[in-house]
Amino acid sequence: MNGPGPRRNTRQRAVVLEELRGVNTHPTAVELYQIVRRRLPKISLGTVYRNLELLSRAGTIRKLDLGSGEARFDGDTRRHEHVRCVRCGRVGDVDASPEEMAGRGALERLSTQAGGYQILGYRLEFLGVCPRCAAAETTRPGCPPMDNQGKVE
Amino acid sequence: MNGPGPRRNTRQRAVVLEELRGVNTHPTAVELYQIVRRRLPKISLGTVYRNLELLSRAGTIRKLDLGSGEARFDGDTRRHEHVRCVRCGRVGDVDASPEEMAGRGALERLSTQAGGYQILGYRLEFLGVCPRCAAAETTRPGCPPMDNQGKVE
DNA sequence: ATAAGTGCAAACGTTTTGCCCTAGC
DNA sequence: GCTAGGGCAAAACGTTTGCACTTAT
Repeated sequence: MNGPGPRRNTRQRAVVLEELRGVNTHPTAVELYQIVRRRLPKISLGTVYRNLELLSRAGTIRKLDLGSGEARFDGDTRRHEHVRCVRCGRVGDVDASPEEMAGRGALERLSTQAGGYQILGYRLEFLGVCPRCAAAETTRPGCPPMDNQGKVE
Repeated sequence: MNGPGPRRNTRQRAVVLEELRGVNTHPTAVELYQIVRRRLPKISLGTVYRNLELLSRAGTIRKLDLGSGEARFDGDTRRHEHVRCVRCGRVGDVDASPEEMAGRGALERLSTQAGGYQILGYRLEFLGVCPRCAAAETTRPGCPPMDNQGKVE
């Protein structure tokens, strides 16, 4: 998450961000590249990747790289969860906090607010620092701590 | 997930499964390949991939492919969650049910039982079928429903 | 005897990288 | 003018696949 961020404002980065914010489809890098190319025909895919990386490290956008091959990107950094279609890979938004999803019957309740998605299950993974890396870390301090209410990346 | 499963018993598949069950490190396909090769020097990486796919489709093992590049595999199919080290990618086990992780302070409580991992956050994604695919689905029925207590893959 | 499964290598899709050039500061 | 960032193409990465051969059934 929050890294150093870009040092110059380029047209390419501005357009990448604008277009990502302009869609609600959580596009992949390639999909966004095709959209952006309509305005900047000479932009390269590499530049799209570089800027998506830069923007998500700066916390301006969110990278959704939960399995299933390619990463998808979200211009909305407010806290919300996602549903991924197991057939086509399309990603939608869900307004469920982990608090809400606790307990039996939560999955059923969720379906009503998942934009028509039929919910089958979920994937959960915690993120942390293993003991070995933590030990190595104490040697050279100054790594950025958590600042986004429990959600990483 | 539970798919058809393999039709013949091969030495390669038996060794892949034995070795996966013999470690507690949630290896990647390549890591497991290197382990298995000690017993079957002629086995190919492709075969390891094919068998891991086959075994996880049969429900015999678990595939942990939540983002971060390569998939990792778990020979223990009992329900438990995982912690991924954000520095080195190593994966550990957590005994938390989603019920336990609900509510504030859960992350802090978790750290004590995550095998020494310092917990920073989590990643959550729901899986489902989008309206469009559901519509296409009604045409040709017979897709396997959920059967593993809310967890998919 | 049949065909599921193997070994090998080539191909795949996504992402990263090196290089030289462009343009923001 | 300095150098972060872009364009392009090549490489890297994890994974899948085509094909001829092997082997469990």
